[in-house]
Amino acid sequence: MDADSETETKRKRIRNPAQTQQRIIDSAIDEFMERGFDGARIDAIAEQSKTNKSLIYKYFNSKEELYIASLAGTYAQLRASQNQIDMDGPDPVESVRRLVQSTFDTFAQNPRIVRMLTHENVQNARFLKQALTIKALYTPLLDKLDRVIRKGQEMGLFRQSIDLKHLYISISALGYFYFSNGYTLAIVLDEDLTEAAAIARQREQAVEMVLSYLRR
Amino acid sequence: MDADSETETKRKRIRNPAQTQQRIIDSAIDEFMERGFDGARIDAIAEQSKTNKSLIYKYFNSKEELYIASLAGTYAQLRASQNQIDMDGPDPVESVRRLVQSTFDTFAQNPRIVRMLTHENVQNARFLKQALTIKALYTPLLDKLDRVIRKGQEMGLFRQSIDLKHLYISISALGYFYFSNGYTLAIVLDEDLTEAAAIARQREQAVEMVLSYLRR
Amino acid sequence: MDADSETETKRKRIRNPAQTQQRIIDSAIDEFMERGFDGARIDAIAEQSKTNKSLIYKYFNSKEELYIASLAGTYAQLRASQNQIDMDGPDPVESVRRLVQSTFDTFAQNPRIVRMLTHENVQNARFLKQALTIKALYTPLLDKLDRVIRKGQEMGLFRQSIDLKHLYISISALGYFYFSNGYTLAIVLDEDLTEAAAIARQREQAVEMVLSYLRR
Amino acid sequence: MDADSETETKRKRIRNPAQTQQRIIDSAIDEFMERGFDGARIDAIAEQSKTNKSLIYKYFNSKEELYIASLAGTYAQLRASQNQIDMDGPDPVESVRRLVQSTFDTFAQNPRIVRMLTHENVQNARFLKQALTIKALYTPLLDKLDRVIRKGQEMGLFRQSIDLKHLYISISALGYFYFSNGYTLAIVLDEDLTEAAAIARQREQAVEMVLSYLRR
DNA sequence: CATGAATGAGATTTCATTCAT
DNA sequence: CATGAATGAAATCTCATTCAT
Repeated sequence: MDADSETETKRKRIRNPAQTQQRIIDSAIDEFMERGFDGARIDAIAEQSKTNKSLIYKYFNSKEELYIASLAGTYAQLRASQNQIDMDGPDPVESVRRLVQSTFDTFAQNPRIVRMLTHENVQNARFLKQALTIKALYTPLLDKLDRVIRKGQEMGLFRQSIDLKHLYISISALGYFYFSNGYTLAIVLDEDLTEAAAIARQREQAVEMVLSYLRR
Repeated sequence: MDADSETETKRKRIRNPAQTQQRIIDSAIDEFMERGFDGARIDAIAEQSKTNKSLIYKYFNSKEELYIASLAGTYAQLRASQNQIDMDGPDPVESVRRLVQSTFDTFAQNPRIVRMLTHENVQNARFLKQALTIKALYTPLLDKLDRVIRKGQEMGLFRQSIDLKHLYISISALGYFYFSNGYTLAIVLDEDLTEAAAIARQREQAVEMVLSYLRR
Repeated sequence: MDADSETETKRKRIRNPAQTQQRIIDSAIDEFMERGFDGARIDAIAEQSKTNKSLIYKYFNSKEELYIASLAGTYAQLRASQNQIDMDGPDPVESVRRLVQSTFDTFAQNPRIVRMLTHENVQNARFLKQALTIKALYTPLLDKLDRVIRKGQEMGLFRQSIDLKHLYISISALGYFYFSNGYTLAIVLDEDLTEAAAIARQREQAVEMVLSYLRR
Repeated sequence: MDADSETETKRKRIRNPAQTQQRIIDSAIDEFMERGFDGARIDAIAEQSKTNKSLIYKYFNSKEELYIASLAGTYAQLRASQNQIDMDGPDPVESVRRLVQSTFDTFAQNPRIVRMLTHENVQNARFLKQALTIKALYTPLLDKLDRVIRKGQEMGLFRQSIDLKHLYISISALGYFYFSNGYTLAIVLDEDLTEAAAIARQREQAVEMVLSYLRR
């Protein structure tokens, strides 16, 4: 890279508030995800985002608000990921398979989401409580699940008396836990769980578990 | 009050190092569980344990060592809980049912364990790595699981090709996640997940899911 | 809205440096009066004056210079107020009465002056020292006082051996203190000192006190 | 001073919480008096009191509470000073003379009091409002004044219709203002007001002014 | 054994001031 | 002429850790 283009790069990065704010948010998500609210350092966020503490405070007022903004950003990613799941095919079994796989993949591919949610839960949703507008997030998935289960039941493929919410929880659990607790699991099981093959195995098992449970 | 009786009053409350240390550990677990390593305050632990900071440092040298001791304490509880699981009955199906229920109950009844493990994982097992002696903990359960699955397979009750470690993960997931992520789940699902009935539903679903997966 | 009309809208509000500077000074006096030099915020002045910090710095260079300009503005108001006092009537008693009343009224009607002077004094005239040109301000009043006292003495109405400067101080004190220390006085005396009647009483007492002192 | 006594001095200063707190308060009064709440620096207080910031916060929680404690300390000095005034002699004129002198002397000898009160007033009693228990302070003086004026009136020495509270204000004004506004007065009058002779002149004038006002 | 006092390093937050357009 | 973005120095406040008794 020559001097000119470097200068230009800098010029582009500078004096663009929207972009600057985004850079801050991105760095903040990284830092909060990695260390949690208490462990995160504003200094580190300033440095990583190539800004400075004052600017962060100008835009976000406090560490807490910055955290909440980061959380919201994380949820936006989650929602985007879930909205892509297509379950309107003719075969309910196939649709559920896809749903379980997609849910699993979401957690597999977005460690930020897993970690931020974990931090939030382990702190008793200290901040989520304040930002309840985020609430409507998961539900699209729940609705999709509702439709496909009903369809499967009508077609005589799935068992009756399925508790939708608990099913939703279990589907999430089978993916989320694998990634959220990977460290202790790896130690206890003495196995590298980050290998593609291991991940694929867990994914397939989750699918089969859910489907064999549903099938009548 | 004269000097003597004052001394005696004091003597009653103190001068029992083992007990004092236990009080410190207990308070520390509470504090670390609630706020994580970074959020925990030595001051709070000193106050809750009715001791003082200097004493804590005398016994545990640093916040880090105190945390590790707390973690070990937590694991001791987990191990005790898991050792109670009796799976040596004649019926593999019944045994697996018990195993899943017991695992679930362990998490249901020991929020400290769930939270400490969560903290540890979300911090990349920062401290567990240092205390690898804790490692052997989970395995008894894994061995038990191994035996019962083999038996079920020999009896033609369970499917072939079961990945034991992943099965173990899934069984844990179905219980752990329900409690570790209760806060966000409750918000997203708009449902009180702490009610006994809801807990029982999740427990039963977990059992059925595992069993229907295993059955050939 | 097209580009032209937007430009015009803007043009209406801005592009008048003198007026803009005055707006800044006015806001600055308000802010400094209310919070003192250290407590005042450039941000607040920018906002209240509907300008921005850069502009303030362009016109005034530093917080300090802006403060000094504000102080000068305040003194201008004080001088204007004192210049109106007419004491050239034939009756010295009546003239003194007027002088005391006018001095009192100046403080009553210009809380900004009282507060700015107070701030300045409580800071050891930190800024006034740098702006000594303001010095000549008070003296007209002192000269007026000199003339009328002399006249009263010549007419045998006033006592001999009057220290002019101390008389001036006392006349000022009887008015100034009432307003400068109104808050603690109100608390200590448990009385609302801002009522018109209370102010009138203090004013009359001041007049009588000075006159009875002067009378031989 | 030899090495030994120095060591001893240090030892005395250390590990004595009450004394340490007093040292902090003393330094705080100095700093707040000199620079006001906003201008004062905790660092400076820590340094002057030979302690450190953490300790200050341990004892006083916040800059604000430290300020309030300092204010209370100042008022304690004021009260002590006023309580010494003896006005129960037989001659009301002499008693009033003493009262005016004592009031004047209090301000002359306690610049801390004058400055702290001034700071407080110029900030709209921002902190005094929170610490209203300090209220009862001035009143002893007011009661004393009440008694002696009544006596003078009964003896036919003083005029009727005296507003006690306003008289109290004026007496205070004649002393307080001289010291609170010394800086600007000195500049305007071009006179050194800190000389003993000047102070004495102002004091005598105050006495005479009050007495000539009171005399019928 | 036990305790309260003291400390220094570092965290969050604020604010006057400058830069770029 | 006017503006919003950006910055660095310094302020308040916190907290793990050590000292003295």
